[in-house]
Amino acid sequence: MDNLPSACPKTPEFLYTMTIDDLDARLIALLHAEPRLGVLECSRRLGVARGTVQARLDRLLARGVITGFGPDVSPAALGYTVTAFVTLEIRQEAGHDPVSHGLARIPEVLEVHTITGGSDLLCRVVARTNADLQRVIDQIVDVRGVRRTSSVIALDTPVPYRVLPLVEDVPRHGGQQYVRSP
Amino acid sequence: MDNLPSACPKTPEFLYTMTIDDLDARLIALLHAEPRLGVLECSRRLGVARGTVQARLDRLLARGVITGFGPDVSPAALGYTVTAFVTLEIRQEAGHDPVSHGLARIPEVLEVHTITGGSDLLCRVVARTNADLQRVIDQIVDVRGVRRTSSVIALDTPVPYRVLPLVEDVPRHGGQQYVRSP
DNA sequence: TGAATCAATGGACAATCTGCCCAGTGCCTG
DNA sequence: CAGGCACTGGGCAGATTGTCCATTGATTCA
Repeated sequence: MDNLPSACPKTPEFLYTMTIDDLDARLIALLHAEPRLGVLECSRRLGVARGTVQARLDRLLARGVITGFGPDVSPAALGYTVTAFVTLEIRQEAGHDPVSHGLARIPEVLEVHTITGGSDLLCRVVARTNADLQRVIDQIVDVRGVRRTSSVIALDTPVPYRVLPLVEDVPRHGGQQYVRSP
Repeated sequence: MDNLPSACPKTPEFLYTMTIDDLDARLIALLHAEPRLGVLECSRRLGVARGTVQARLDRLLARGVITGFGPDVSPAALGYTVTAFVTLEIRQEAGHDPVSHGLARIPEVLEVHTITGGSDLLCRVVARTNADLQRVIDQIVDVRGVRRTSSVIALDTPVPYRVLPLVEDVPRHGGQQYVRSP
């Protein structure tokens, strides 16, 4: 538990809440690899009882560790092959909210964060081509409260979004090893 | 199909490849809302035959529009409540590859892009606290080939990652309306 | 025009899985 | 030492899956 914040209580209750088990991690990894697997098949692969898998899944869902089960859609497969990160400067008087709300109305805006540093908002957008990106950026600039934007285009994505390494890392640091009952 | 690149053939074959149908979109939206739904239940909700749903799903998977079915894990629920975007400047001599490879070995690095503009790489990282973020950034700096980094912290995420609006937008622009056979 | 192709329907089948129940067992805690 | 908890292993009815089939429109093409 070397990377747990020092403020953390480190009681069993806390570990229960904030970390996952070796078995949890293996379950997530398994579902990640073969997502349409049923509970029964999972239990076979993991070598535990079906009820255990069911309970673990329920708990992971209840705790919000697993928030859902896709489907994961690839914008690129829909023709949106250009990804860009656009940072926005906004007129602070109005506040972030109306701006985010306006951005949310643009389908090509996939994600919006408020950020520290020189700019106010960072968003991830996709477009069909570079020319199409211009159209999207124009829409962003048109959002009321946006003062100026600055974009960088993602040329390549050597590491696509992933959580698995994190998941597999947690049990080693904060969690317990799962030991099968006799 | 107003936002299709002008270079696109716009033949039926092209539309088949690069766009989706109204029914496809509704299917994705439905699965998105209730991911553990079975094929049969989907067919009931959408008012089509089971085989149709099955075929559509197979096709969406084969075409890569749907790349998988989660599980979606929330780093925050695992205690990784801090998200940051780190831009890297690298020593160009070595190239991007060794650096991305090194970054990929850090579990807290969730995503890496090569980008245009003043920097070379943009990555999304998570950490347990701001202090823990320092630890992660230190690991990043230690990657061979990294010259310097610059980070912004995501304070809030008014629009979390989403694809649904895009999916629902495609049929209106590039696709056909699905018309149920008698 | 006629043949071929393709997507969708609606129905059927056995095999499987799900949700739910139960009793028993080991472990930890108060 | 009792109680709570997680896990096991089993059993049950009902639903779902994967996989067939023949049929019907719509579209393509020679």
